Amino acid sequence: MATIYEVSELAGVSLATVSRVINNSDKVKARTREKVEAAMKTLGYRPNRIAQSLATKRSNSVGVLIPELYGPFFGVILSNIEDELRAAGKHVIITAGHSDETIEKDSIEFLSSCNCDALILHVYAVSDEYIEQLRERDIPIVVMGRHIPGMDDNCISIDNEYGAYAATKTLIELGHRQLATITGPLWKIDGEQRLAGYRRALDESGLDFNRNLLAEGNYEEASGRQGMRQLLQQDIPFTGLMCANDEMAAGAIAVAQQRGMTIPDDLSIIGFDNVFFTTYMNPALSTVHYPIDMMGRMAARCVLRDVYDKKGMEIQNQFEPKVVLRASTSGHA
Amino acid sequence: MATIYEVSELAGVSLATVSRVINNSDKVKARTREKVEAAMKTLGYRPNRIAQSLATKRSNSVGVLIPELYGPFFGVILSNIEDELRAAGKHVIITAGHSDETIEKDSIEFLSSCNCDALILHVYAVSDEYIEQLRERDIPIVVMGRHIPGMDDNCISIDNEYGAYAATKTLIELGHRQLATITGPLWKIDGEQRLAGYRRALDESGLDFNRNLLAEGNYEEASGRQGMRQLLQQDIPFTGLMCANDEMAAGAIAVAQQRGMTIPDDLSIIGFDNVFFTTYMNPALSTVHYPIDMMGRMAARCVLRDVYDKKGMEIQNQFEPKVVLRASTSGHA
DNA sequence: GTGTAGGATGTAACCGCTTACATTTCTAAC
DNA sequence: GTTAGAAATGTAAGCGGTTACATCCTACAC
Repeated sequence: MATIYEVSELAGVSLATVSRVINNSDKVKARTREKVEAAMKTLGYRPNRIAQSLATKRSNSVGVLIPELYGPFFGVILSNIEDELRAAGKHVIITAGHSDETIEKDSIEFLSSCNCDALILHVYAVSDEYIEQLRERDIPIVVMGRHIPGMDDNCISIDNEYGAYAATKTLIELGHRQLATITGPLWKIDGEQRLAGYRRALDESGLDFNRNLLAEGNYEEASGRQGMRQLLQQDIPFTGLMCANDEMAAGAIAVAQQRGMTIPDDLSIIGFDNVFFTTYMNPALSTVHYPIDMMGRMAARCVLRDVYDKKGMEIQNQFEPKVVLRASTSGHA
Repeated sequence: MATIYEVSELAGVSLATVSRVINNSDKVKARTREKVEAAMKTLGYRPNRIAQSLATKRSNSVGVLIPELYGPFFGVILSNIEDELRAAGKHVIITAGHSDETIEKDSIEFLSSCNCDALILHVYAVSDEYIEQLRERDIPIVVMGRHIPGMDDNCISIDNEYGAYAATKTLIELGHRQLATITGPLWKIDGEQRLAGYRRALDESGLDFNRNLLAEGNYEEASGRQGMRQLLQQDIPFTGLMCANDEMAAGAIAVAQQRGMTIPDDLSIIGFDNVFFTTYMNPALSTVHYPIDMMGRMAARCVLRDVYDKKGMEIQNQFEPKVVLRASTSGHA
């Protein structure tokens, strides 16, 4: 790769001048600029971002840390963040945290050692305090999927508790009185919150919460299958099932159908997240819409606003989930 | 962030010595090393990767360019590449090419201006020649999903033609004589190849290829719906449908079911890729297994082998797709 | 005690760019 | 034709590391 030095020689100007046309900053006489541009062209010159970054302490790239790179949920976040940022000429560096404290911390260190101008974090294992410390350190942070008190403007979050509440309430309003749930991992904040919403709806309707009609899953389909088997084994009848995400709902439905149950006639099931494949299912899955695409965009806009001084962007920090009724739920006498 | 300079001062040694302990290269006396490590610790020092990269012309990160960041297919690639690379202490920089020539080229330039040690490319719009030029330039490249003559060791590809051939053949062997297809975008190499396989199977069995029983899609679910409607409109009966990917198959099934058809009794449908949600579908989708996870791993291993001198890794460049029969296909008298 | 080889450490140049400041060139008013 | 002031360009010092080479120790053989 040609360097700025070679360009300056070929064009017969100084390094500084070349740098000026690269950044089209300051004034450069039109004729000079042409000479330089010609030289850049014939040399196939491209500025070295690493060197630029070292000199400016800016990298024009933002680090994104999400739990996993695959799956219907995080891919959408990623994609929307990238879209929004690329439109502004910024780039993303992506790493996976695997919901593991060590890996999450490592990833954060990695990203910040890459001179990222900002970090967008969707983390589970790391504590609020750790994140706050990070902020004090120096580097702008946006947190997704979690609300940290005092960082209101830099959190993009959703009311998980309410979503689960609304989903459960919906089942109850459909006439279901015997409800079960397959939760997310209860050590994860959203897993816990979704369970809390479920319980609140039960309470509110004077329904008992039965610990035996709860199965803890891990958000993966297999754990939905597993959870469903466990629930069925209890021999306690239930006609409504609230799953803490759509994958687990898919797993639960598969097991139910295997055992000859008809959804929703024998059992109404509602998921959470409203990921793309819910409409491919048969019956199509009722679920709770999680506007993950918009939330990704908003995270990106936060950094655009805070770090790159873009003005006048609409930013929404708090989102409200919404029940989407499809074919996996029905009324119960 | 503390710099190497501050560490050296605190430890009372020179920059070079600190650098040596960072890279634990050369000999450093145990006592000196301890002093330096202590200093690093109290300063919370972390080497600046940008500076390292500039000095060494190595970044320990590899650039990955894929068409999209979302979806069941590319997420899996990404995830596996990252896994394999992270285990070796390397990192990935990810960008999306959106199957657009300009964006793909831009992304490549971006990645190479990031001092990436190697590039893993899953591109559609850019020509073989362009990729070859890139290689000559300097930067090691691994190409996914496409075979470029002369780059055999650096391509990870699959026999799309054969996969489609086998899928179609399967339908024929099940007794279907009237077949339709929803193809991928025919300007994309895999779209074209999958169609070719479909046609070969037809030919081989003495079946006519009817242009009216072909709908061109774009790999998205909506285009599967659209394609299905189009096929149905022709008023030409068909009992077997081969879709060039699973999303489109999902769309086709949805439309078929909407119109009161029963799958597979009225119509056998086979997809392609075997992405995760195919088993969530009802009926579960028959499809062609595309070992995308392994292919991602292999791409990563190629760079580990070529760039980071890792020895003794098993690498497979060519993959064979395999038909997976599930419930969306059945025999026909 | 001296010489010497090899190990440990230090010095300084360099990676490719930016930028504060110095210098030169141009413009225009007198 | 001067000259002040602005505009254009050049100079050189970083940014935070690495590394070739120089220097300084230390231990050991004699």
